[in-house]
Amino acid sequence: MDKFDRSLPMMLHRTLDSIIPKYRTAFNEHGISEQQWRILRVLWEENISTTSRLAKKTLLPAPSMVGVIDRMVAKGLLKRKRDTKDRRVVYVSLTDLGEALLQTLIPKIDNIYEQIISHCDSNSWSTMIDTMQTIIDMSDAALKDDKTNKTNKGLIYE
Amino acid sequence: MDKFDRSLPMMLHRTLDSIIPKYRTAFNEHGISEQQWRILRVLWEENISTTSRLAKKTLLPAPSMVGVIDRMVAKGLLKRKRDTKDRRVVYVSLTDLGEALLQTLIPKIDNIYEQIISHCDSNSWSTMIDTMQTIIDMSDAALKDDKTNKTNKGLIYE
DNA sequence: GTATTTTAATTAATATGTTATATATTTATA
DNA sequence: TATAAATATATAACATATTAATTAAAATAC
Repeated sequence: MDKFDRSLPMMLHRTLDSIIPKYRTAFNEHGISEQQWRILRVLWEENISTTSRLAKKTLLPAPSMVGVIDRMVAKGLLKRKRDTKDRRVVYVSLTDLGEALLQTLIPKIDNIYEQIISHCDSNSWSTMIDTMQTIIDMSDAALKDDKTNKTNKGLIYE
Repeated sequence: MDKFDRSLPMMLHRTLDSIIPKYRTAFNEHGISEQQWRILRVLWEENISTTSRLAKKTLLPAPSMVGVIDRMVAKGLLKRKRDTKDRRVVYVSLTDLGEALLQTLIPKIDNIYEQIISHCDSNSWSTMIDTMQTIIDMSDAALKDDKTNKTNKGLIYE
């Protein structure tokens, strides 16, 4: 296997490609997408949320969010409600149907996850997750650095 | 951070989201997408390839491949040629322009990669990559199992 | 208090992903 | 050899991603 195949971006994509189909089977049985599941999953813990907060928690881009929520509202899984004080904000929450679907899916998703994690050494798994977190933190720091100290880039690269 | 945030799928997405923008900046400067870069990158090592082989190596879905290659051909980066013996096969290779763009991008991409890897402990990095490979291998094996032994599913789950 | 800037949600245009299907060609089988 | 099965590519319909821009409302600066 060459350098490109073992590169971090390709390994991340390949790992996702290997596990997502397991989940997708369960999602498709209930007529939802991975993106729609993420919204249900966040609303399990948030109970009620806003469009922008859902975008952050699900890692879905805000412009995609609009259509995804539209389709879930059309299917009767979600409801939207605009804030009366701050008229910019839109709240999103589960309908009874959405709640029922969520409860049906949770054990199935948990099973799939247990199946995946059971094939890995516990310490290796932790190291993998922690190393990913290190990369994320490092990127966040670099981004914040770029924003606060704009002379930085100019001084170093130009 | 809750269970969902630390789950493997979300950590994989989050890690990708944290590193892809670094690459994307370089890609955008040269008017290409991440997908288009992957094709250039594979053709660096393959020299000439086919549509289906490119789909496998780049991890891009075959139906997406058609459009991506179309646009790269339109920009003069790639050329297509149908096999004379097996008329189903279409070969794809770099034009001079594509080759030039590839050579321009390689050092930039290498720099970004070095910058990412330099912030991680070498052993942790290896463990992360190896653990991902374990997950991939496990999924591949399960998939092969499903295909060869079709009674499997029926016996266990029904 | 009015102008400016920021924020939340959305729209628009184009590219890509997902799933099913179609087309052409080749290989395998009866 | 005629038929069926498999293969490589492409098309179609819809969902989502990406980037830029828009709209409305709220917060801030002057």
